[in-house]
Amino acid sequence: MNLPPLLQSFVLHFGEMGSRWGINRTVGQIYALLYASSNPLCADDIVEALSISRSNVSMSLRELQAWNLVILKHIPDDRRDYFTTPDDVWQILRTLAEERKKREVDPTLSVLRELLMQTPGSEEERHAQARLAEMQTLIEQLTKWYDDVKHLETEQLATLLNLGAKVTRLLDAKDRIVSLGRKRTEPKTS
Amino acid sequence: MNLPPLLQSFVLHFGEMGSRWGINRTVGQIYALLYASSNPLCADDIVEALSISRSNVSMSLRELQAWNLVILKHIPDDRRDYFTTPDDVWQILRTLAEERKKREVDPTLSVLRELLMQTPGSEEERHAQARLAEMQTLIEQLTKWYDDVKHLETEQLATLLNLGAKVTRLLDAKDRIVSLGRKRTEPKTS
DNA sequence: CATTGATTTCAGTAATTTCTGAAAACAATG
DNA sequence: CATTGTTTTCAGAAATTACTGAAATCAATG
Repeated sequence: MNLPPLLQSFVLHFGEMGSRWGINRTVGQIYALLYASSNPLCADDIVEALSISRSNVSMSLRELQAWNLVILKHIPDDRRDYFTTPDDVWQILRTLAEERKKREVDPTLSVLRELLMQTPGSEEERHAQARLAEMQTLIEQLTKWYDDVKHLETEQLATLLNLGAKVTRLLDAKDRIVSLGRKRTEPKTS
Repeated sequence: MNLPPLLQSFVLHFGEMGSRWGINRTVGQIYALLYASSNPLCADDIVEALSISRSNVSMSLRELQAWNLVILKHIPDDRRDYFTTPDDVWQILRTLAEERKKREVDPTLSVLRELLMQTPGSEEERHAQARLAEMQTLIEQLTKWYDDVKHLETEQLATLLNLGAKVTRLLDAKDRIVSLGRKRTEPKTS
């Protein structure tokens, strides 16, 4: 591997992190390299930069394409494929979220739905179903939120983030006012 | 493996999913089993239920404990350790988020910070740093939001989720009103 | 349609991760 | 402090995953 030290550290870190993220080392390294490079790279550039086999690069690029994480570019009078990542980090985040949901959440949700259709054959199964139902409800709430939020423009998304928990403080205030209004007729509930 | 069919399907699914989630099959299966069982299980119960070696169970339980995903219980007049998962799925979600952040985000953030302290030695490095800075900014925004939101009570969290993108629609309305107020003096910007 | 340059596939190998059984460590009890 | 029941450790075996090099495929060009 023959890269400027800073880039090398970054690439190596992404490689190590790869396993924790469910992608393999090479895929992580290639992604990091493409992300931080100022211009698109072709497969041979990557072979050289990371000292790995041509076929490994081919496989890993295919994997990255399956994740929609790289963009294919062409350079005039050059038949080779060149690759980059999107410029906009927010767009990258969106893609990542979408793909992880597809791979890591959706299959579970569909298994849960299927298992909850079945008629429990014992007390043990009845309890298990109740637990699965709790899990299903949670996941559905989360994905509903996600579906709602994913269409937002970057700027709005940033606003939402900055707002954070403040939103609920606002709602709390509203609730207090409402319950204050009720107090006259309905005394303390709990 | 000798479990009621429903439970078995669930356990097997979590096992398969495990690899995508960066945990291994056995750990996933044990977690699923504990999650869906109506009472705490001891190591030998798990050995029997999943037909795996005692030592594998020991290692995997240790892993789950490191993730704070299981609760240790004791049963009167029984020296063995029994395990369950927390009842509250929201609490489980919180733990999961916290642990994943610790393992998957924080290390990257600290590498980014370190690399951004360095003085770039070339144009290539300068560009790389600019990219890393973009990534850092994004991650910091996300973790800031997370730190803000993680303290919320379950009910408030649910409210926040249900609100979803509506929050920004509210803010948009406000913006429109504000810009309407400005229109008289400042004509179209773009 | 042969040539050249590029990419992909795939069988075999290497590396890594997971799992096991045997032994060690631990802890409660008489 | 020996006994019994329990958990942990760890070296090696098994399984899985990643990587390579050689051959096959593909696609543009004269």
